[in-house]
Amino acid sequence: MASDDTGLTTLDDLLMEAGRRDTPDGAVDELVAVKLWQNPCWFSFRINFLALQFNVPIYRWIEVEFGLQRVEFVVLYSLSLKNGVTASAICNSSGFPRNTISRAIQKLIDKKIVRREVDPGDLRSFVLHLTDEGRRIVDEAMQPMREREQLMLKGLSPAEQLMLSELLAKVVADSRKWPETWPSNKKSSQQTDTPEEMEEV
Amino acid sequence: MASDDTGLTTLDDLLMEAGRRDTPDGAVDELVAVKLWQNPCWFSFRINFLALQFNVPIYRWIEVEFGLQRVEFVVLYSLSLKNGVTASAICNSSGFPRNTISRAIQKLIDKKIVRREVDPGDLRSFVLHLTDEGRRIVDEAMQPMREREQLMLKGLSPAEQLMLSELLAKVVADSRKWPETWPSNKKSSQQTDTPEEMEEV
DNA sequence: TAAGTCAAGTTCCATCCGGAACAAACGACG
DNA sequence: CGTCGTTTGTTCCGGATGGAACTTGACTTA
Repeated sequence: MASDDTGLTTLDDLLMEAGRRDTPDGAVDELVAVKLWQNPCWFSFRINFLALQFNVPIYRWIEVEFGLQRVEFVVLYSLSLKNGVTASAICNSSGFPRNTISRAIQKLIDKKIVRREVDPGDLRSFVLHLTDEGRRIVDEAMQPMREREQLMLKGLSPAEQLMLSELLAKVVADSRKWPETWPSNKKSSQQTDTPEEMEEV
Repeated sequence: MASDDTGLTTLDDLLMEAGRRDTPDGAVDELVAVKLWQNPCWFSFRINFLALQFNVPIYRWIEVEFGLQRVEFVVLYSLSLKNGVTASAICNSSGFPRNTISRAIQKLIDKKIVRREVDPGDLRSFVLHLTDEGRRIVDEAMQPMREREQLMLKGLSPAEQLMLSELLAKVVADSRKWPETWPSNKKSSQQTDTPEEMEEV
């Protein structure tokens, strides 16, 4: 199965079905199994699935425990890793749109979890800092987050975890090369037959 | 740096900083670099970052090209991999809540992209099928999706891609063991000092 | 220094989202 | 059979979300 009609197994098939043999039947939900091993977009499925398996329980807990929603905590967490960054830097590293981040920062300021100062070098932007309360929250949230990660990675040996970490880091480090719009190199005039590209002459 | 005060490098430090050496300075945004290499939750950051790098451009394009939003396309894509599944199966494999999936299915039916039949074996649930139009859309969307994936993985050799695929599959296949609420084993009565646990009686 | 362009943040508003309550059907059990 | 607990899918509704327009400041050029 999953070979082309030459009888040979292609690289794509190998990639898609990787790890299937080692997994006993019934170990995962049926549709999950299909999305895992018969899915041309194996990478995006696996990445998205794992992201959700982390995010959903963790952010639900953070909401209950600290009354912060996801975006707010992302801002907080970013600041805990690097103090004094600006809103736009947080946007670029998190993928949330500007206005969403802006609102989250407002709420965090109201709650006295972050502090904001005008950037002396650029009067448009603000430099953000954690308050003591903000630091306390991040510290308290860290352990459950780490535990969830470690639980998710428990099925891998330390050597495998190291390999996974390296491979993921390598992919992330390559991200500057990826265009932000897609498809990029399409002869797009062919597809978009609605000719509305007259943005002010 | 990033060793504990014994001077030894711990496994956690190794995991966190994996791949740092091979990456030239300035290859990534500054805050991204911190989140990559000085982040105790390295796994969730990398996973989430990569998921967004795939999702944002792809779903923006799908929205423009086919007028479908993300959840709708997730339903569509699930059906293209396995015909005749139910709404709840899609929920379980995608992580979206029931009502969100339900609405998406309604819209897809209105647009004549999926078809719905009562499951003869269970009168509560419905069996879903793609229409020809639905099949056409998925077929047309597949190539750009695959291209985006391949672009993202271009920095890895085929052998590395295979390794990554296997490791991710192994982690996903382990997901049944992870509790859906978190933290699970906490003596939670200690933390939640607000004693509002009197849900009826 | 004036005009033009670009970048940082904010605000508006139509839309989307998901928790909670709900109706209906299944299944188990006495 | 009736009854209770569970599962499937839908509806309601308050709050969240993100695209687009806007304000203000910085940078470029003449």
